[in-house]
Amino acid sequence: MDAFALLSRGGTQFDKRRFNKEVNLFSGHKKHAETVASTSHTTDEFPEELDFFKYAESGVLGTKGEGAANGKSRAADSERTVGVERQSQGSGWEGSAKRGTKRKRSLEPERTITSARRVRCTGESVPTPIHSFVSLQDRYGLAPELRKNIAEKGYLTPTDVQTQCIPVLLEKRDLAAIAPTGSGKTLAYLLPVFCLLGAPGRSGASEKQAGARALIVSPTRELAMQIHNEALKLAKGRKWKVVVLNKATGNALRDKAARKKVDLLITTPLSLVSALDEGILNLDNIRHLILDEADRLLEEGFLKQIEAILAACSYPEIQKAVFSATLPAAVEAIANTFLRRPIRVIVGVKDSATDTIHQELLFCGSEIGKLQALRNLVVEGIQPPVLIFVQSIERAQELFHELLYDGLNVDVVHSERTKAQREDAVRRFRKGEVWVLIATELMARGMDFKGVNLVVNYDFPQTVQSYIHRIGRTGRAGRQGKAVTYFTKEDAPYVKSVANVLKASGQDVPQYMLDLPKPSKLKKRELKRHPIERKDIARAAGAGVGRNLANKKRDMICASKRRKTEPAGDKGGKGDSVVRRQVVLTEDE
DNA sequence: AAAAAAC
Repeated sequence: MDAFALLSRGGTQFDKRRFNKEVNLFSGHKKHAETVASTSHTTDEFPEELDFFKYAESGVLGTKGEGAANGKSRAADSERTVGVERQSQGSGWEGSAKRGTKRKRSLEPERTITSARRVRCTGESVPTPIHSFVSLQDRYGLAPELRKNIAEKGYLTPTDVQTQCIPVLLEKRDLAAIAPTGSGKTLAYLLPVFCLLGAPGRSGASEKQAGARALIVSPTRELAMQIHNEALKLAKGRKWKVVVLNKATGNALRDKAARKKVDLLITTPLSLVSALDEGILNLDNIRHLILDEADRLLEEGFLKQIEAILAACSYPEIQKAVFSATLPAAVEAIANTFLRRPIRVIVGVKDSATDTIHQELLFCGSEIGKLQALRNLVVEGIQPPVLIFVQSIERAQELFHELLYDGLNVDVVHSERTKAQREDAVRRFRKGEVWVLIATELMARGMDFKGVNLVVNYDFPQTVQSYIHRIGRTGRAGRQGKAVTYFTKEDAPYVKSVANVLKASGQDVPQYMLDLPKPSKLKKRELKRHPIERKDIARAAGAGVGRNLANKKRDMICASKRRKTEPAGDKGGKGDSVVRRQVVLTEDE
């Protein structure tokens, strides 16, 4: 991890002066906050409202009932704790307890442990890791421009995932890489891909050598664009043509000469499949295929398209690699159907959160409690930028309007907003013009907002994987970050698995959360997390609690700093001194 | 296990 600390991430370094003081919108009025949310403050005591016994099936959960009672009195029974950890292993999640008991992997041919045992590597003839970017020049003939561009980005030493993945890819091996959020996976595949691309495609080149030779697939447009940006920086000074496939570029590619010039193609699954269907391009010459956020891409909904893409990649010696911070066993099995003699690289503990993130689970009782909790957070002073995740598009919209009403500098991103709106929101969030960004799962993966101080899971994530990716928007590249996850009674059955993630990453977790029973499958189905009603957020606001506060806040908001109550949803910003001040210290994208 | 995302 020390290497991380030394790492400076290019022009996008987090500058503390950017938000040098807490945005204490309502300082001096904390008493209001205290009166409205008594339920939200205590996290380590068993909330009376959280009567999970009703979820428990009598026979099966008898012993856990006891454990829960202990949790109530906060008596941490060590035997019980061990039992809880053992149970968690069945879910494909490797808890810290498992580290001590990893032995029965005799099927795996080799195991090399590198980088102070953080990197575990399995597979046939694993290439030796690299320990500096300089060594790539001798070993693999890395082009001087690439080397220079890496240095210019401020990358001094390869990160853990890079030390192992770069040589593996450079030796044209297939790869399954699992490494924490913000650990440098993008460069781990971009650098070798560029290195292997060889000379930039020229129109004069032979049929075999021209056209897209590498393909990167990403689950969202935003991530594809981000990868594109990184690729451009890395390829600076060379004439490689890097293209994000979309309607406009797709049309341009109808021209055969234009098609021949493309070297690296970055795309979301659907746009590629539709381009294939239209016969705009073929993938016959793709020699390197990278699936970023692979577990997401191999989920139902994407899988069919990925299969079509794999089928269209007909180059016999094609190299394939999958990358993610999480790769459940079942999904890895799917990946292994198309990877050939893959090398598997795991950094850290599989499916665990980045350890630079301070995590907290906050019981909020109800929908109303969640809104109160969020308002308290604002009242107590938040350090932007803050990213808030909700479960659905509707809820994103609703929370957006609630916070607009509160006068917060807020924007929202989800798939039903236009491409332009999405891009604008992301860009302004990166610049610091938007302090609070509300988002659906769309923003959960891959997005690299380096300065994000706080992630709020306003709605409880649906899977442990989702949790890990969402909170992974903060605490990147060795920086500190904070994540708060709200939960209500309805979320109780799902809390335990997330609590285990906290525990595995060394966070303090109230014992009662670990003792919460997992509901039986039957009960789970019954509970089925009734889709949170659309109007809940609005109702919570209308219920009186919070609304008064909201009014007060609105009146008080930075009265001295803020001239307009112009919300971030509009073009906004002009003449706003607060905004101006932040723009000066923007990130470089 | 399930909503969101993907021209």
